[in-house]
Amino acid sequence: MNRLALVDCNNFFCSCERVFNPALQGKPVVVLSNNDGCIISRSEEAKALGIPMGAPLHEQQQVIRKHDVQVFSSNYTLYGDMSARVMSILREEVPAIEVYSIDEAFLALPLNFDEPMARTLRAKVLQWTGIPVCIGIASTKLLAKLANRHAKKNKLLTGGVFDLSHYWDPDGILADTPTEGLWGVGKNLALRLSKMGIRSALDFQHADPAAIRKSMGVVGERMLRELNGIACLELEEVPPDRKGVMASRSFGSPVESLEELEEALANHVARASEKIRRFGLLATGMEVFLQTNRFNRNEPQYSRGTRVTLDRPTHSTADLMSAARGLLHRIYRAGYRYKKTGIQLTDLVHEEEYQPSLFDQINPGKIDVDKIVDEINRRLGDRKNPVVTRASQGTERASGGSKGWMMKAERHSPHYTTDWNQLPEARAQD
DNA sequence: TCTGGGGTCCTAGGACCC
DNA sequence: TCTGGGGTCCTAGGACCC
Repeated sequence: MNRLALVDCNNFFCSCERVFNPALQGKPVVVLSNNDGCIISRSEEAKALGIPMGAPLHEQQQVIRKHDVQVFSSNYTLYGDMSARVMSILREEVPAIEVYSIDEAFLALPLNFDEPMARTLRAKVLQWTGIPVCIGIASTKLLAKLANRHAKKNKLLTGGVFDLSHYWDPDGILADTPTEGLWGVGKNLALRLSKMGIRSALDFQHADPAAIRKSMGVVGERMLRELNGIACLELEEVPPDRKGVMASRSFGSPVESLEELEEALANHVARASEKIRRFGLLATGMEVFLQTNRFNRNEPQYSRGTRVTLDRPTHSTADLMSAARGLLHRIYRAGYRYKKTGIQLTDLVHEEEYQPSLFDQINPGKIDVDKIVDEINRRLGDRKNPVVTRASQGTERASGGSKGWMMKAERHSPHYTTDWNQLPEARAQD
């Protein structure tokens, strides 16, 4: 039987901070998101204080002061470096590894790899890097995730290692796992499943494939098979090519003028284009978007993004900047207080694989901004009906390291619009 | 009261993940 | 007053064409 392991670092960002500051051992520690807005990593001590994943920092100030919680801004350079060290140790122990995220990896296991060997591996990672990990072993990725969850939830009992494929009562474990604890099932799908009477992983495992197919599509059917030990998700040793690169930021305080938005956007373009150059990629398309503060229900809400195809692939900051500015001008509406803006570079191609056209060979250099503006006008200016009419369902959005810590509040706002022809004044009246 | 059908492209949205 | 950023995949529906 094929066997896989999922190795997952515990409270990764907090653990990294501890490696470089041993005085933090035993103390509650949290690490913050990009703008120091939310708590995205918590040590066991911080969890025990009841600090939830993804909580806004300002909501936790009392607990933090009272219990002297150590608070850190995130340091992705440090975490990336620690991650590479952990991954290189894992890579030496098994024939194949898929680095799934900064703190997780799937391992293809040799036939003789047993639980004691997993414990040795765990100890080795801890000793060499200072990072504690949990290891789950099973026959498919989905089950390995589940085994890992069990190892982590019952750390005292399991010692952080759990082999589901050799456990005497796998059904018992599945019965104890709510559907929402499954990889790929969030709040919304869990609700849908519970309406079908499916509440545990065991229920799901025995569900009718046709019914699952109908309510969850191919994704659900794939999960069903994985739960039954039929591998549908391959180990991806080589990460697939990126589809797009995004750069976006929230403003500390809302921004109203086009000039200020332009300034922020220039920053994003610089970051995004630098990133694709580092990967040796060229962008063939781009999307610019802006949003008002989705948490503020009392103000008119406006959110719009639009996309353009460039007349030839490029990674030049200057070229991308002029196109981005064109798009921003197109979607900008005066009278709103903007909270976030960003850019996405899309349809990426490898630099060395790109064959410049004869025209480009004769006329190397800048892309034709006039042509881009033409393109924007063709897409947007001449559209007969740019008004978005489809009703939104107003569902909650699950996002972030822990499920459902952010709400898609803008959909609930009476002032929400994606219609870029409607003025805020007109909106405020209804 | 009737008022084609099928295909493609595109945008927006919805769901999930870390 | 403060409430992240970066991804993936799938699907619905309108525009447009033949």
